[in-house]
Amino acid sequence: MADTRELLLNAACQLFAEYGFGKVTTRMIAKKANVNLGSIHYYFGSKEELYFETFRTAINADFPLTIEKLLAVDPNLLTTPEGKAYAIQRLTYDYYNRHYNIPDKWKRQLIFRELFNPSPVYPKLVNEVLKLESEKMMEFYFMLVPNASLAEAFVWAHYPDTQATFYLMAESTIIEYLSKDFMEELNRNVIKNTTRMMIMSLDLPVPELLK
Amino acid sequence: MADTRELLLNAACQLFAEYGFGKVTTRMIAKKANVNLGSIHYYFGSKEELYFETFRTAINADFPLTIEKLLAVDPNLLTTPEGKAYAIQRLTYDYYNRHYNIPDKWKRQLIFRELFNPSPVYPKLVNEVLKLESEKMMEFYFMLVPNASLAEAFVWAHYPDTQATFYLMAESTIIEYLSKDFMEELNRNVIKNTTRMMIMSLDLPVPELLK
DNA sequence: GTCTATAAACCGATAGAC
DNA sequence: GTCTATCGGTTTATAGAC
Repeated sequence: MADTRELLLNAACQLFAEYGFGKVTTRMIAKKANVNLGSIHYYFGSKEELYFETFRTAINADFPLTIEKLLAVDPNLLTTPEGKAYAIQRLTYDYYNRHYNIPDKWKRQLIFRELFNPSPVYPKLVNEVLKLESEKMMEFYFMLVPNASLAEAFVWAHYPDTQATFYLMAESTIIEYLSKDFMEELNRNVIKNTTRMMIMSLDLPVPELLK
Repeated sequence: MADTRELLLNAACQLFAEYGFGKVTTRMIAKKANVNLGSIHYYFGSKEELYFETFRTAINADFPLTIEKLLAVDPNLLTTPEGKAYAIQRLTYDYYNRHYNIPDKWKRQLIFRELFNPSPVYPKLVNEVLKLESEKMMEFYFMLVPNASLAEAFVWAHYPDTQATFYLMAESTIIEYLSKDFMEELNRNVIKNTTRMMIMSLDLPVPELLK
């Protein structure tokens, strides 16, 4: 088969995202991909290099929407309370649509797993992805609240992350102990609620659709 | 030594909370406890049974403050907006003081790790701890918003968990990439911010101390 | 109860036939 | 490129001396 490499990579992405690096064995990957165990080392050299490769795939997703892009379209966006609220809504929904509620959600699961259980890929992940996203969102907060403290900006900027982490990682549990339908209802609620709280905490007007 | 068992259990609690079941070896535990490797099987039978035992320790912590206890002291607490806000503040601060910011924080780390990476102890944990805490907090929400949806109550009730999870699990990273002082400032901010958002989302008056 | 030595299982990695 | 068989290492668990 020509795409053995691809089969292995797909299997690895799913397994690493679901169980983490330590709990996944090369034999599990080979079995799920329906290819021979030796192929892992033939194509990737080692289990660790295969893990690096799954990370490259997850990381190379498009960078989230930034406030700069919104300001390029409408430079006066942040001059009114309604505009500020709208900007928060756009950025937060983009974040969730990109990472949380789509077939690509394994990418964020992989990243969160790594955040909580660092492996050798960790510094790369922090420096090339997490730091940039974090700084962008904090910059935005400082546009809205110029004389805020760093800790205040950090907490606000990571608010979508805290919610997404919890519900992404606990998803299988919630589905098992409650139901899949309830999980989907939860997802819609989380996105709306997160956005509303981020807007309310700045004393900005909450758009009708978020009430 | 008479308390070999205790030494092993303490070492295991810390290690399992920090690295998770899979990454901790019996040799690490024995070394940290300064006892012989064989003692683990002498006292606990197996690595898995020792893990179960650490969970029993973590779970048997006092149950969080409930709204019933607050109402027992002041039955009229929820009749005014200020009283409602005060109740939220008390329950949230109790949650954080109990699980997040004290020497016992390994207990919650252990529980969150299990939530994200279920092992055979999982059903016991869910049924004996998480479900009860969750239901208690949701009941409280329904007292405040009688005709709310289940998903709405769930999201609100788990709001402190989402924040605590993220910052507990990412703590070592934040300390490494930023600083320990900043982490402590973050902790104070998270508690205050969480409480304020929970109050604001119900359109209740925010106490002066939380502004 | 404590310790050493070792069994039994599993893992990642590799050699070599095809 | 694919496959089998196996190496070398680590793990949990145990047997048996003290």
